[in-house]
Amino acid sequence: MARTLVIVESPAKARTIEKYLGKGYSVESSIGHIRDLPKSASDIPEKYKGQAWARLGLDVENDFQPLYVVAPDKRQHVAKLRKLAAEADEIILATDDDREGESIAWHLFQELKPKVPVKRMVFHEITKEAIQAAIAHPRQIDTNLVEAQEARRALDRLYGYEVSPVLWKKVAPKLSAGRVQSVATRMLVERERERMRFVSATWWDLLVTGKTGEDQSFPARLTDVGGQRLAGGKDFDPLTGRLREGAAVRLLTEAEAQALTTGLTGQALTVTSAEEKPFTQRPYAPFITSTLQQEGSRKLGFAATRTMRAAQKLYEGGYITYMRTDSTNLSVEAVTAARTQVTQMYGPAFLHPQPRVYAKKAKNAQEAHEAIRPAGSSFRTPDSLRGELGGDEWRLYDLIWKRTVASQMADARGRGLRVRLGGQAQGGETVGLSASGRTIDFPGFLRAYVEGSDDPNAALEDRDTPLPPLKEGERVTAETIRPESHETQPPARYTEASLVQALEAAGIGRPSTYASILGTIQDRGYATKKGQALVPTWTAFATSALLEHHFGKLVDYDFTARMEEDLDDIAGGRASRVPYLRRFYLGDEGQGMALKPLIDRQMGEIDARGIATIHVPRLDGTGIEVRVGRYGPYMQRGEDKANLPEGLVPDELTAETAEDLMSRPSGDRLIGTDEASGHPVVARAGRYGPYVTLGDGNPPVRSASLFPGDDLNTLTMERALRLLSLPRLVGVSEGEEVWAMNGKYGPYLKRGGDSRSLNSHEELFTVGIHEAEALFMQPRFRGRGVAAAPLRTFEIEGRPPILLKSGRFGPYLTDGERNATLRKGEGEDNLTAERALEILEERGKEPKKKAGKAASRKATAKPAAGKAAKPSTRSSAKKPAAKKPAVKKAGAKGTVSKSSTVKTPLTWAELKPHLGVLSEQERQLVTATREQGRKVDEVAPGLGLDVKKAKGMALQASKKLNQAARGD
DNA sequence: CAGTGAGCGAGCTTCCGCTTGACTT
Repeated sequence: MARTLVIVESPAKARTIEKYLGKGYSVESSIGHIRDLPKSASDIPEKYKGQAWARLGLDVENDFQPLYVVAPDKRQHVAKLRKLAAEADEIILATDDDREGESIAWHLFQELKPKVPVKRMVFHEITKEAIQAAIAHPRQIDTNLVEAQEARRALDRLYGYEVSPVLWKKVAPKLSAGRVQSVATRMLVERERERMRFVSATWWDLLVTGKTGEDQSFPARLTDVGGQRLAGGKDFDPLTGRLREGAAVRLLTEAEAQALTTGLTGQALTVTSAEEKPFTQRPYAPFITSTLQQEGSRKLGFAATRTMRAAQKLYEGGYITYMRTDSTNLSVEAVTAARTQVTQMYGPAFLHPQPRVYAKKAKNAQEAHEAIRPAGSSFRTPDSLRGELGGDEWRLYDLIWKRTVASQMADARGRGLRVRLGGQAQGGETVGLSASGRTIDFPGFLRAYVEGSDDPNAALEDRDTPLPPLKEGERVTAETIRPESHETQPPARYTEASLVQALEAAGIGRPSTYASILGTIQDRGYATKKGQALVPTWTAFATSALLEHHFGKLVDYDFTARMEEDLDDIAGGRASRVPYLRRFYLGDEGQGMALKPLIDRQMGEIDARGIATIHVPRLDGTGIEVRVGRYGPYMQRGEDKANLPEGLVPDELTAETAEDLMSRPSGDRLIGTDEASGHPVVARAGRYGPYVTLGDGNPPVRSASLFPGDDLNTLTMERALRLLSLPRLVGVSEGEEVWAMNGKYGPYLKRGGDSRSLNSHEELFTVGIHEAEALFMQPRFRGRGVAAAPLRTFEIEGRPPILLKSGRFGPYLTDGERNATLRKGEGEDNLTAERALEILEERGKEPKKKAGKAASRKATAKPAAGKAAKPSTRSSAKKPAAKKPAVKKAGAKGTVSKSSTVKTPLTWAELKPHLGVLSEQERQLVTATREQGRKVDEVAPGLGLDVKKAKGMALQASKKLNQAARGD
């Protein structure tokens, strides 16, 4: 019997379709994309590793040829598909009918290399009829559509992997930029900027309770005084808090409001007009991914991921249709099912006369699926599933069911009543009031579904605000009056739901990515959640500013929209991928984005310090600047600095809070006053961790790091003074003083130029001179606490043992010859000797000992740029004594040469007088880095130097300078 | 943003879209 292999994207879909197809067909899934550009170095095949473009996964010099790899976690599955393909007589690629789906089909074809006929089929709803119709009308893979997808993929890779490194250099490491996330971040930042500029205003009005002759009460609001309209919220300029220019309105003060309250109470009012207007309201379209997330958030309080997790479960269980869609379309069977259910549950009066069609396309919609609705040709009611579904899932199903059913229900009908009243206060001032009401005569679809509310019936009552049947000319009494003050509100922050809505409206992002976009911008530290609101961080401000100023086109709100137009041209065969990418990446005679040349240019031009400085309008005139530093955001005014506390959101930073923070910098905690010296003792969080100081000047009289286990917030005075008593003179040995000190690398003893580590911090206080002498008798680096002690040792016959050590960059393996850093997941605990050997063989590298290269790397990797010259001089000075790793066999410990004649690095003050030995360029480089604390990368272009060359020069220069200063 | 010793391995970070499990909290 002939065997046909059908491949769809999702396993749940495969199960359903298999049922419809019957014998002769087996249905499998690709589980999404099966191949992609390599994500990082570990995914790049060995043979391409040396290529300059391998990092991008696109050969940018050769028509942007993509390098596709099957991700490690997909290999097994692809192998399985390959095997099934080999056994089949025919293959049908039935992935989604959109750009990505077409691409998946093409990748399957490429990767499975089938030797049997291959067809492509598409369908938009999973019903027996639709599937059978689709299978009867197969087509071929649309290579233009595949090209469009490849162009999209390449553009996103180039944008992300070329622009992110600019941020690493200019803002902070590990940040990211991308077509979607950068615009999303910018939206948050721009909204927050509006809030930061916002000036609030106050206005008053009166809430009047009117009473008719029949003793019916109703609320009315004061709208006019003396023939002039009262000012309301929209009459104020959000930038100044003042009334908009030319607004012919009356601003009521509190005193006036009080006076009117007294003057109006008990007065008679006349109805001057009463207008009744009928209205109708249509139901909302069935759910698509974005609206489901919005309503999940508004009605159920679910974050986007929670909604999607529940939806996924419902889909897998066969309760709903596919949950990642941008189409509001319902299949015929769905419309029929919904209409049947409306009649059954609400009666025929509630059914819309004709089936409703929701055809309005979202921007850039691909419409490969149906709307999200209950599955099947007759919907199961929420009540019938109560015992079957878990909490989140049931509530979401209920929502989906209501929305779907409501979409086929009748319009809601009602009347709106608007009444105007006039009168006179006792003081003689004429006043105008207005009252409005709303009566729902026929709820229609509102019976099932009210947007934003969890309970349609309760919400219906809320919406019904009837007024007594007031007639023109009727007299009523102003029974009670309450003056009310109002404040204008800044524009609200985005929530997850409203950001998704905004992105979707701009055509940015896809149903499958909305939830993850929110995750990305939070993971990268661009936004935090405060309740429901998404608040951009200071880093987001710096990043957005950089992108806006230097890569403006990339963060245009319609960048994606334009891209989509271009991709449509490619998909339609009117344009091609290669020229498109060339214009974007390389530029074409001044045409196009020309990203690469732009980055090369901007790298030299972007002023990292300027970008890190964030304009806060409310601090204008205070002289205080906000800046994002390597260690978080801080404020600066001249020499004074203060950290910005973590919870402080940007729009809450007023001049007042800023001054307050500046007056007690860095969240310092005053512990008390040292009676002996009279100086204050302050606990601080510093660049190198928590510490205490004696005196609050700069520099303080003395300072000391806290020990591990000490807590900044609970440190007592007694403990602080004890810490500050360090360093401690232990005694005298061999004619030299022995000091117990707490250093960068932990506690140690110092005797002249010699030192030994101590095992614990507390020993700093307890170690005696005899113990100290014993320690100095021993060679260095003995005993525990020494970095060189391996965490584990793997003995393997016939070769040197492999050691697992803990290094600055995490755990790594070494056998003395080669080293290999462990990756995430290669746990230290479950590592076997065999696996250790494998890793070492696979990626072990001989440690680089070529001084020049190693030194220059080190120099640039140092966080403090101003000190960049120090390590380089150190390592070059050490060069003669450098040990060849091969000599250092395991077990040969303790033979460390004592001739390590490392000189203490000279200070800048000591070096400065010798600047004369340098050339002009060298001098400029060295002063810029050491005196102004700038980075070589920044300075180089200004001096007309290539960055690499400048780094080399800086090294040589500081070497020369040290030599000169030491007089050798 | 403080300040002290010498000594241990380089390598990676990052995009958007398509899809589930396999993990842990």
